[in-house]
Amino acid sequence: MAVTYPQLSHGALQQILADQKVNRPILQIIVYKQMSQSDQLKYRFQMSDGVETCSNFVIILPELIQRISKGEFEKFTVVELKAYTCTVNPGIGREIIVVSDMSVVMSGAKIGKRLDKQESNGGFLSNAGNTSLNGKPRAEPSKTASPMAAAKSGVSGPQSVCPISAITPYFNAWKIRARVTSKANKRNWSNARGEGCVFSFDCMDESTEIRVNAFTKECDKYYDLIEVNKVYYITKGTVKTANKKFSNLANDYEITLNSDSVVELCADIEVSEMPKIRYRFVQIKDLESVALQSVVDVLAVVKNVDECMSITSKKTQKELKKRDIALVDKTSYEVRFTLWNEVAEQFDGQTNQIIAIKNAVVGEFNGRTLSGVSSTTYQLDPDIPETNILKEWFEREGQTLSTNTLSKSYEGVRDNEWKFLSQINEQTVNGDNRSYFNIRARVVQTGRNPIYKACGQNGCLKKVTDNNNGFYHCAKCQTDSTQFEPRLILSMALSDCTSEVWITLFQEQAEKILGISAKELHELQESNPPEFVKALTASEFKEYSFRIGSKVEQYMDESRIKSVAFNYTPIDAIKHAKQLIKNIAEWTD
DNA sequence: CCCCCCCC
Repeated sequence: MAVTYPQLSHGALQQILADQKVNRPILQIIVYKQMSQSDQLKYRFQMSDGVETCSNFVIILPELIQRISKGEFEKFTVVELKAYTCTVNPGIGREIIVVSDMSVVMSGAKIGKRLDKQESNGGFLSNAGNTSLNGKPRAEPSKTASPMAAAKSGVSGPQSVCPISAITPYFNAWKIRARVTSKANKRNWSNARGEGCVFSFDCMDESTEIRVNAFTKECDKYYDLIEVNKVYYITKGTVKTANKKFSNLANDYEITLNSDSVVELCADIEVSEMPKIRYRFVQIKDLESVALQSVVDVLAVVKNVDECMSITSKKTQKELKKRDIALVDKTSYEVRFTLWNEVAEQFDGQTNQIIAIKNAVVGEFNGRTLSGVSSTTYQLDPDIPETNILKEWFEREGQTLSTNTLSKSYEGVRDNEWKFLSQINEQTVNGDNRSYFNIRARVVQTGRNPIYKACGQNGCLKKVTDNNNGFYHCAKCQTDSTQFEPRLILSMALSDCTSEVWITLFQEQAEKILGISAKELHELQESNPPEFVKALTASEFKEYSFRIGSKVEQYMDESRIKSVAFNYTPIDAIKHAKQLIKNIAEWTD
């Protein structure tokens, strides 16, 4: 039986070399070879469009190089060029075509020969998308001129725009047009070499992505100009080998801006025309085996979103905000992802949403954890095919599967452990240690005097004493003021089928469970005592799930839990029941 | 030329 050969895009090479963009041309690989004059691995390909050949196709992208070494693009393979850029390399004075994405239409082994004009024009109907009705190649010059053509016509300056993937330390005359995908905060540094400030940003175009660093002078010059999502032309800079320890970008190089650099906002292109963020996902299960402090991308279901909490850094005594998020993916492995400060406060993801995280750092604390850093970005329900696949998996089976968590909390207690109240009473109380677990219980009693008067100055919040002369004294600030801030320390007795435990809720949690602000509650106490009692007891005899992350203390022969975060979200009833059954099994063993 | 990224 005769083989029906794929149809090549006749004439495409001529158009490409004339700077006319051809959409996804179909070409045949005639021969390729490794180029070894630099320390960067490159391949040069000779391609045919059935009419003529061109030997100036260059492959630099590591992903494609890996596929070459796997034998995907052997001699005579017909490929579709999905992304490429034609640029003039001043070094060799002729056009080179940098290929950043291509896929196989038919393998070289199956074709086994160079296709001539007739053979490659035979109405290859099984690939209808590439065949127009009159049998001519679908590929045609696109309506938008290429960046290069635009450059030549003076729209974006005198110099050609080249793909980021063409940037190497051996090619100085580059000009790129890239969209900024993340921007790190400005930071000061000082060491033996001197001192200064630095910031960096990550950007990308159709070909790949790259990190750009700006030190001291350039830091001050460009810090305000650079904004996430905007598109910039960048010309000149020092190209250095990227330290993979600090980024997960698909580039072996990074740019350091210098005094010759020119960075200009590109106003003549819609951001929507620029490529979206590309991820290189690692499965959660595999985080166990990646090096600590490495930078990874993860796609996962948001399984739980903790409250944003305030903590004090022991090192710097600085107050930090953090928020933990539990992530699970198709491996049924779970990992904790910690966001910091503004990002923690602003996180608005919901349980069961899909999250794509780029550039998270792998840490270790009783297992593996993920942490956000300044170049970390995330997208909720990202517009990529994997989102739906993961969502369907989670809805079909993922949500009912028990997970293996990589992030055990303190004392080796699983973050997602559920406890009966009697187990809390049995728990050994040990110093400063915090415990992490979940309980489900009914509020059976509310402490009747939850409001205290706090010093409202400079965020002090210490309890003030009433001088009984219209002034309140703060021992810490050494001041007397007519003003105070009402705040809450709310005690509640919780009950489940095994025991009863007292819990203390501070300000935010107390406001949340009562559904009223401390200030409003105080006003009610002053103006309408019956309504005050009603508001105070609003949560009595209702059932809640509490996520405990606190000390458990002994108090008058009872256990008392202090400072908890708690969930309003319905708990996972199946998981809860399973855990309780497990607990019972352990007891009866 | 930075490379810290925090807490239990």
